[in-house]
Amino acid sequence: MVRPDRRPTTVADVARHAGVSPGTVSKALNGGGQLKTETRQRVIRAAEELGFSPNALARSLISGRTYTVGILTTDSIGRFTIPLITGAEDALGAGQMAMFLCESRGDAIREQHYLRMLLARRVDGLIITGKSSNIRPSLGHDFPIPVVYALCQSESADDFSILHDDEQGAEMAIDHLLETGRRRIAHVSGPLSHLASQHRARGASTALARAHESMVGGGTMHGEWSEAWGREAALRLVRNGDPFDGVFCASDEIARGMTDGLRDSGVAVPSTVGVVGVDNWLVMAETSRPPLTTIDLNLSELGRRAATWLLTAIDGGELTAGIERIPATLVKRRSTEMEIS
Amino acid sequence: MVRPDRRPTTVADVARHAGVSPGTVSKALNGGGQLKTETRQRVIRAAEELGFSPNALARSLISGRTYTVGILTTDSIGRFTIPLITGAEDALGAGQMAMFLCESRGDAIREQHYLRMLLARRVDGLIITGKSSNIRPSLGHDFPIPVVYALCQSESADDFSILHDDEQGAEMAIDHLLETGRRRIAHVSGPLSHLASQHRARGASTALARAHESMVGGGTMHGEWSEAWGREAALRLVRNGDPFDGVFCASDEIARGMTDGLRDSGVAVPSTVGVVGVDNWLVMAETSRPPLTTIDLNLSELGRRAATWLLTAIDGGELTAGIERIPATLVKRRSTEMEIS
DNA sequence: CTGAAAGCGCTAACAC
DNA sequence: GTGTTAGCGCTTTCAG
Repeated sequence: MVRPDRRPTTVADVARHAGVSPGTVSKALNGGGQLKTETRQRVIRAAEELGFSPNALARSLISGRTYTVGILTTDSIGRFTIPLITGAEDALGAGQMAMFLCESRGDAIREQHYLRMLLARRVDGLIITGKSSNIRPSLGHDFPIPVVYALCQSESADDFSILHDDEQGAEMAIDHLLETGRRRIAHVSGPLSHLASQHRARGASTALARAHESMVGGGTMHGEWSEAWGREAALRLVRNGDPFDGVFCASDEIARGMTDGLRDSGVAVPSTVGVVGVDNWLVMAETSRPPLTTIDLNLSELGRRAATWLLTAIDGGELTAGIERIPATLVKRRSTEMEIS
Repeated sequence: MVRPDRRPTTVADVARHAGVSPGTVSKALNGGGQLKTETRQRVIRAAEELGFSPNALARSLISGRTYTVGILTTDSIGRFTIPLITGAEDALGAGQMAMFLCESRGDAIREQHYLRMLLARRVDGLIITGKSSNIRPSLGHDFPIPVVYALCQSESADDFSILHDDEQGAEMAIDHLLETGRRRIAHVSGPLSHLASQHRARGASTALARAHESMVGGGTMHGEWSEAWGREAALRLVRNGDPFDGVFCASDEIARGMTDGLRDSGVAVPSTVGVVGVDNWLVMAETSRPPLTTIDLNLSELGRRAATWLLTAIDGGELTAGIERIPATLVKRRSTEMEIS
């Protein structure tokens, strides 16, 4: 692939080709100033003929704005960050903004490196994202550009974090199980150390208490975020002998394991036991037998909102310090369907 | 969050603070020119004290290089694009390059929009990626910057495409089944219309022919890339009555469905039938019962190579037109384990 | 060894 | 209406 390095056309080239001055080209192409329509047209045509594409760097140097934001992911890009990024891109693309993607993979050195790089490139703002399992250190209140923490909360209450709503989602899950007639409900979750587990357990308890019920087994069953744990939990519940007719699993993986485990033990879902998951992760939720009713954390909406807030901050708006939570929604599938009586 | 918009420090600020001229600052900080060590130190200290971060835009305007590449995904960011992006970032990060991420989502208009934007921002090069199921249109031989097509092949033989190796991977899968003593092997795949299906079928046939065997069922069984199809295929194979002892599934989803389906029919995996998948998608492969032996397409290596090639091209190297294929590797797990005889 | 000046590509203020 | 000029922040000659 031979590439003769003809450098890109500049305003000067266009000016010459149209027989005007560079200043006029700028005005014509940006709709500024008072130009004869004929001139404007001529310049525009010249620009098209030469395939002119204005150098964004030069523009930014003047305007002080790059129309670019950085997205820095604390850990790797994964199942949770993707919808977030996609949602953010949605909102940013509408504002003609570009997106630098940086993956620090949990490495503080790399994170510092990326932050320096992004600042050197004069991004207009920053979205920090990553694992939601823990609170992350703040970049500091005096960081030179607006920062939105999305999905992973900043330790500083002065920052603006935008998060999913585990607690409300969990309440929703339990309420749905109750509405479909279940009374004896268990909660199978991930590691106790994860914030998400704690919040989901709290939400579940709240909703159960409101209905004057308590958790089967006396409390949340903690384990891994895995199908294997879901299967094991199913076994334990069955073996334990305590009657139960509903299980709220804190992830779709656990829920899928749960339905498999229950089926293996001869327990019918949804007729005998209703199962709800979390994530609305399609490969799990739709493929599970039966397909899973699940809590969708609306992460792409979260990304969209994060970007939208960042844009307002960039435009001089103020970010109210604290936490905004995006409500979760319930997606109904077969695993909680009520019997047709 | 109040943000007094003090503009970033410039070389002029540093110069003043160090009592030298801007030119000297530049030399001191970039190791250029002949400077008294004392002066250099003084400038460096001044820069640190002021938290100076050189404006990359201004630099790029001069050098004509932005140390930035664009990654344009044809469809959405998904399971396949992530390792690719991560791999590319690996290679790019080492070269201090940043990455614009653009998701055109199969929309030609959006793609054009992004291309214009990336060119306006003067990226040094471009990686085009997306669904591997089809060949995509070329950006043209006269595109102003180097382009590498990764994962999705360009229709033009003049372009440089870097792809995974479906055919070699499939051969590897069949060879492994043969090595573990299977002779009557079936191949269950995705839609016939997908390039990947075609290539995998071809590789499977080649390897079988080499061993003087032919496919059980007389040919590839085409369906969806889904667990449901894997289960159904299992049923069909069992019902059909033709004896078989190995199944090469063209994806881990299909393979997982297959193991579930076989188990449901009372067929033991791996003792009676060996199963191989493709993708090494951990949530499928490791969670399957038994865990799946699978073909890893090494997509992060693909991303790394794509970026590496792009970097050489940016540095003036030539990209040999055509296709480079990254070899697949076999990951052994329980689903093909040989009996301990 | 260091400073002054020009210029990267563009826009905005001010002339004409 | 349009041209000229200065300057965004930096590097790079070229003087001194």
